[in-house]
Formats: sequence, C-alpha cells, structure tokens
Amino acid sequence: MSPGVGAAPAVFYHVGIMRKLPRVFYDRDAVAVARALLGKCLVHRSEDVERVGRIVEVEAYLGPHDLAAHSAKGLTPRTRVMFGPPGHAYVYLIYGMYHCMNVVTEREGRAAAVLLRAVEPVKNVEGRTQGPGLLCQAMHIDKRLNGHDLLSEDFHIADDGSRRRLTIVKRPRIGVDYSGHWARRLLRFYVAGNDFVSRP
DNA sequence: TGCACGATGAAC
DNA sequence: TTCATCGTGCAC
Repeated sequence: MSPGVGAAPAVFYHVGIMRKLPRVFYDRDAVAVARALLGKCLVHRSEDVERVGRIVEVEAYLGPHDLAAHSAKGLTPRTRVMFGPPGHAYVYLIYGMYHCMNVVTEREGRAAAVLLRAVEPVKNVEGRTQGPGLLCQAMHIDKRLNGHDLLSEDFHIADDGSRRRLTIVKRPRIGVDYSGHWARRLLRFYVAGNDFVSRP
C-alpha cells in the first residue's frame, strides 16, 4: 500500500502493530468511548477476507433517559444487547434495507452505545463507507453479528499505534429530530477535515 | 392481527 | 421532497 505523495492531509497512512481494544476500553461513559474510537480500526474477518476500516465518525447514545436511543423503549428483544455488558456489537436493520452497527458501552444495564457512522477504508474495503448503512455494507456487517463479542478474533476494534493528533468536531446527531431537546445535544463526533465523514 | 414508523441512502 | 422495504413495538 503506497502512501501517495501529496494526498489529502486528513487521510491516515500509518498502520503499525494492531492491538485489540480491551473490555475496559468500552466500560466507560459513551461520550468518552465515542471520542476515543475516532482513529481506531474496525476489523472484520469473514469468508477468508480481513476487512479493516478506520473509524472517523461516531454518535453517542446515552441510555434509556436519552430519548433518541433505542434503549429509551426499555428492555425489549431488540434492545437486549444494548442492556448487556460492554464491548459487544449491537447491529440492527433500519428501513428494511440497511444495517447499523453500534458498540455497547458502560456497565451492564446502562444501555448506552456508540453508533459507528463512517470509516476510512484501510484494507479490503470496497464501495462507499460514508454513513452507517454504507459502512456496514462495505464491511460485510449484518444482523448475524448482533450481540457478537468485540474481543473476538474475527470481529473487533484495534489500536494500530497511530498517534496522529485528531481535531474532533462536535455536532448534533443525524435523524433523531423526534427526540425533542435530545436532538440538539452535541453527541456526534468526527475527525475534522476527513474526507470520509458522511455529513461534515 | 394490524399498523405506523424509523439512529438510511439515492433519486428527482 | 419522495420512496424503497421490513422488523419492531404498541394499539386493538
């Protein structure tokens, strides 16, 4: 993989030793996890292919009191994973045609999560990755991975040792206008200037 | 059992 | 602004 001379400065080049994020990484408040996930690598191995994307845009969902969060509906078959322990994937079908992937955060019962909204292609990623639906499509993520442990070998998030300074932009979350004042909270975070952010 | 509505993306 | 398309949650 060649860096490409004179490419946009917002693109990451460095890929060093991959260190899988430990359980304690996810066992923190959703905002802290959301911000810390920016720049980390989402890794999914399936059908003998390892696909890697660098996370550049996320949204935090704080729990049942957050009216924009699915867990605001309470404990249901669908939200069961959100109410479970941290470091697991909450994957659901939206609008009958796209999948969205979340990372469960905070201790069991808190039902907080971070939605992955966009990644920058790093390895074996074809197609667009700007937006939660396209991200899942390109990374071959679907409902079969709902509840999957993110400390597994085939599906996890890793720190590749990149120490690039990131300027993080805070914005309101997308598509949650039904949630009253929660829609105005600045709970969407993305890497400033990155070309793969869905809605800069 | 029926029905309204999405944490979306693409076309018009 | 409209629409594709279907699982989920809740009303009846």
